[in-house]
Amino acid sequence: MLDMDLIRKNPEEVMAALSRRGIEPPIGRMLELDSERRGLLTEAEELKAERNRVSKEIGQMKDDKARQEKIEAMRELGERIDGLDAKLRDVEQTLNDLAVEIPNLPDPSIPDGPDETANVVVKNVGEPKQLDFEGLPHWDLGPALGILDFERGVKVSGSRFYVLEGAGARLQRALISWMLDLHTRQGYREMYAPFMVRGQTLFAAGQLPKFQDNLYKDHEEDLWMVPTAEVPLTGLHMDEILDGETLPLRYTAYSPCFRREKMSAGRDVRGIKRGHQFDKVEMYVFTTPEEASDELERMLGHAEETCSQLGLTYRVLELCTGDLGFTAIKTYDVEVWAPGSEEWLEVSSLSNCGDFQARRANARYRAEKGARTRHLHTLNGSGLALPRTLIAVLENYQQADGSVVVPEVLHPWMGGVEVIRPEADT
RNA sequence: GGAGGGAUGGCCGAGUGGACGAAGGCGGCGGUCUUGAAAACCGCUGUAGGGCAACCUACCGGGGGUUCGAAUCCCUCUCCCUCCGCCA
Repeated sequence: MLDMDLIRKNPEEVMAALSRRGIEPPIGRMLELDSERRGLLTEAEELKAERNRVSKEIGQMKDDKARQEKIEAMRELGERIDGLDAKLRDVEQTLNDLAVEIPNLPDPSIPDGPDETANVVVKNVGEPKQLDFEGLPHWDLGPALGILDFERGVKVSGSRFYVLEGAGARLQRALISWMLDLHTRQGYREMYAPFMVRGQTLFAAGQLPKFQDNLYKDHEEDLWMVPTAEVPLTGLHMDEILDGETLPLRYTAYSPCFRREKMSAGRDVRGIKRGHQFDKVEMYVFTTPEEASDELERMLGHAEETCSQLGLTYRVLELCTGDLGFTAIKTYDVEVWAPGSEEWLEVSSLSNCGDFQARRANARYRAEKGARTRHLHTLNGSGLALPRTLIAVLENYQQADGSVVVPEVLHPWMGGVEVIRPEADT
């Protein structure tokens, strides 16, 4: 949610910033509504002040006749107030409906562009691996190793579902544990948060109302499956005023993620790159406006470290205005190279959301005693998405004999399995 | 799922129609006293919106209603607690 005060004071600036996203928000209409709102508010409040004043008098009046007259007058006044309040609610609702649909303002520093083709590669680490044998894509490699079963996934749950088994399931679990431990060492607090949340929490994270179509929901209760751990983590400090001393708050959490993927029907249907359910380890930070920008760079470093410790070739992209997410002011994507399917896989997306989510969450802080409250700034980043990391590990570490070597950092969780072979049934 | 009891400021807790934005206590901040600290005493100590100054308005779990006037009465929802049932 944008700051209405900012829109009021710098409408042209806001329009210009949003036009970089290729959208033309109804700022003019919002200014009208805002002005109308304030007019109604002032009027209603003046009448309420009078009613409060006279009502006090009524309570102390002895003369019954004069008293009845006042009561009658106040009854009429009350009706006028009711009318104004109703109009006010209506205007506020209309204004709010427009406001919640407007995305965050892109950071001035990020590149302009219509879509993902205009994203800028800002860093390359390592060379895309050339296998000196005929490498397999993971959708062939996994089933051949007996660790990935598409048919049974589909039988059980339908398209875009799969089953990991044996060393495959264990490898994913190893990755999760290792990542959580790594982020803990990097200064994040490990959290285990609900995988189902209320609508209010999704609103705070910027998922509702706009992205309702991508979410799974219980059919009779206000409970939704999370599309990312970012959602419950954003909700942690809803309606709180944090002490500035405690900042930054850095959290890491594992969660499954549930997405309908209606928008990408028919895309990436092969393999485990895009499913309705996938696992992810998330990093999340609540901090001050002053620190947010640096914090994004730090978080990027932490995601990069995850890739490099796994020995993966990766590159960092800075998203252009046209590819920027709804809540973000600036986003980096981290992509790893998968030599079997021969493509770059987005394993992490790291965003600075400014105060956009914090406004929706009513999450504030006070820098010091007596200071005014300010909205927190929030950042989120994957560290990393599991299926794609799994793809990269399998495809990068595959050997000519069809086996897969387990990256050394994962050994502590693999129960002695250092090479995954077709016959190895762990 | 059944029965009952609750939700008040950072915390505890009083308050059943007007004098209540809310007693009292704790905590916190400032001051007096003290070499310093403690104790004692005095004062201050919620959030938001509008004017941006005095001031006004709203908020006692959320929403709606009754009333000239609601923390207080009514309806409804949510959450918490106790007992019973069921259950990984």
